[in-house]
Amino acid sequence: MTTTLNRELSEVVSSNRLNIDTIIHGDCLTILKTMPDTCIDFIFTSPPYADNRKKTYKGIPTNRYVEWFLPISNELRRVLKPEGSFVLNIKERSEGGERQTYVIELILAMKKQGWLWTEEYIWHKKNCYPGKWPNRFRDAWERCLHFTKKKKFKMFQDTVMVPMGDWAEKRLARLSERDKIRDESRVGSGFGKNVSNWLGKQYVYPTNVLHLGTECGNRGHSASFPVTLPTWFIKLFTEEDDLVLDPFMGAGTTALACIQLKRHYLGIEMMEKYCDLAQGSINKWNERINNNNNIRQLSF
Amino acid sequence: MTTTLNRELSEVVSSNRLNIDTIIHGDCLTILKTMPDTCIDFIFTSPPYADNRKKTYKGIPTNRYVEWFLPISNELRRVLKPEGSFVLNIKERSEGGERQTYVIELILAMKKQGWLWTEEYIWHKKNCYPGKWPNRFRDAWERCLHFTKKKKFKMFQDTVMVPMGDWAEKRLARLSERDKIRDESRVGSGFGKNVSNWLGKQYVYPTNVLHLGTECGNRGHSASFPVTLPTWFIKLFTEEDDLVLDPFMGAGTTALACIQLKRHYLGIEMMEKYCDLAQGSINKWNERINNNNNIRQLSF
DNA sequence: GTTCCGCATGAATCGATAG
DNA sequence: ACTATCGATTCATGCGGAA
Repeated sequence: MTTTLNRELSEVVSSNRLNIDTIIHGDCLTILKTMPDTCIDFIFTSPPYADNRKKTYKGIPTNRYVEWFLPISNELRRVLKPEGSFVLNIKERSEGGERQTYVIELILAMKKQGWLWTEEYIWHKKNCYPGKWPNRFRDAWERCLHFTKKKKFKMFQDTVMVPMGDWAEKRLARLSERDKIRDESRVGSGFGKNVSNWLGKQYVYPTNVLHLGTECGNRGHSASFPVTLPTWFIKLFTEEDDLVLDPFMGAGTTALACIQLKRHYLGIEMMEKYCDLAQGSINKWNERINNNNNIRQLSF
Repeated sequence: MTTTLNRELSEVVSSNRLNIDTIIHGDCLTILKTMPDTCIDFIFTSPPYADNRKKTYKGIPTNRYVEWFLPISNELRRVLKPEGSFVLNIKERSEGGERQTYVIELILAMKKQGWLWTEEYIWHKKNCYPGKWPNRFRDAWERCLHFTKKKKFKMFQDTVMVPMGDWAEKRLARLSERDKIRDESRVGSGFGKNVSNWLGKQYVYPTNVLHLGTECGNRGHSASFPVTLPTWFIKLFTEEDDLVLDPFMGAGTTALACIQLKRHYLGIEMMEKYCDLAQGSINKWNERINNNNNIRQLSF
């Protein structure tokens, strides 16, 4: 491991009150209750969505979702450091032709619980499923609800800056339909010149709308979100060696993001199948890193 | 006028119970109460957002917003036809470091009132207000809440289809930061080729995320949303000659969209200043249309 | 007739200052 | 202590004037 333990974290770990860089198999609420107060720097998770279909292995019924989640969010608030953040990736499905309301009810309930609802980021899924229904289009976005314990919290905005203006989009915006056609015939000259002007421009701060594709590579598992999603928030809300918690770890995507960013992780997952899957991904990644290191050593 | 009156609408209008293709100066709730039942095909509006700052000429305080809006939405439901839709464009500001909750409270309250919350579209504002703060990024999106009276409602999805794959976005999504820089050196070849691919592409259904810039700048008036926003929804939820209502007409953007799409409109606006502004825009547009017709007649 | 550059203008938000 | 006001910050866009 290239990550290190800061003194604070080191004490908690050595006293055996906290596992880190592992995936714990078990019930989220039970495990959370064994953890010490204010030891987590950042929480990112995508909990199971509400689902009334009985067949689903562990769908929580819509009308009981809030009461199911509140004890968990209460524990999350307890284990989170005062300056920490909690990002909840969630999106209500539609049922009987209407959007379900349990997510917005949850926001109100968590505020009563003491959380601050600081912001709602939009994850725009660029390459989402095609599909069409008589009363709606494809659902191409999910909520990333940002909760904190205090008004002031850790945030490192410089780490997620983006190139100024979306150069291709910007160019397109100015071109009329006719101009687009005209430009086709004189590629190479005028067009290229302009593109070079846009590059090398400053970086600017992003907005609260994230444009990320869904992960298309189905390597035997289906992660509910791409690794770039937790990556963005982890860069934004933590520093190296910080400890990130995902209480519904699933396929281990949050853990992978942590490893890549040199953050410590702690995952909780109830299904053993997913624990194994996540650990497999992690091992695979670590192997690749080691191989790369070896190659680098050989080539010098 | 190129629009016509269908029999149903014609009866209501001739009996003097309903004005159409006008902007009525007055209080929204008062005017609504004079209108007959089920005469409107579609409602699009962007009401004044909640604002606790006293100086603002008529901001509705956050904690009283829901009770202020409910009587209005009740009338809106009454005047809307059974198969009609209501799209509410709104976004809560942040206050005291948190997002306000009155919008999500309004959704829950309107459901109790009998509305169906069918969908939440996202308007992604490409050019959002600038600024930098320690705890958040620029707010680049607004809600377009879709309410209906019944599960089945009028929707014409084919009218808003878009060219398959925005090639620029798609391309950007795939490019890593390094690839973007590399692309600089091979502009001219691949770039123009893609432009030509755009043409003749198949059309596909859009998603529930709309990418539109705000119309800012020196046009003499400032509309809070671009004409393309109501245009999109009017095409989606109405046919020609249908009647569209905007109970908070403002600068008249919804009316302009209607005229361009050959729909009838009915606007309500409390501030005389805005009534004049809206009527001015409408007259200007109609003049331009007439001029164009003249030119066309001359050139043939 | 083009293209380029400068500039005003936003449904913003926070922190400091003043009452 | 609590509330109202003001200045600083920031960036995509469209317009007008200049080359």
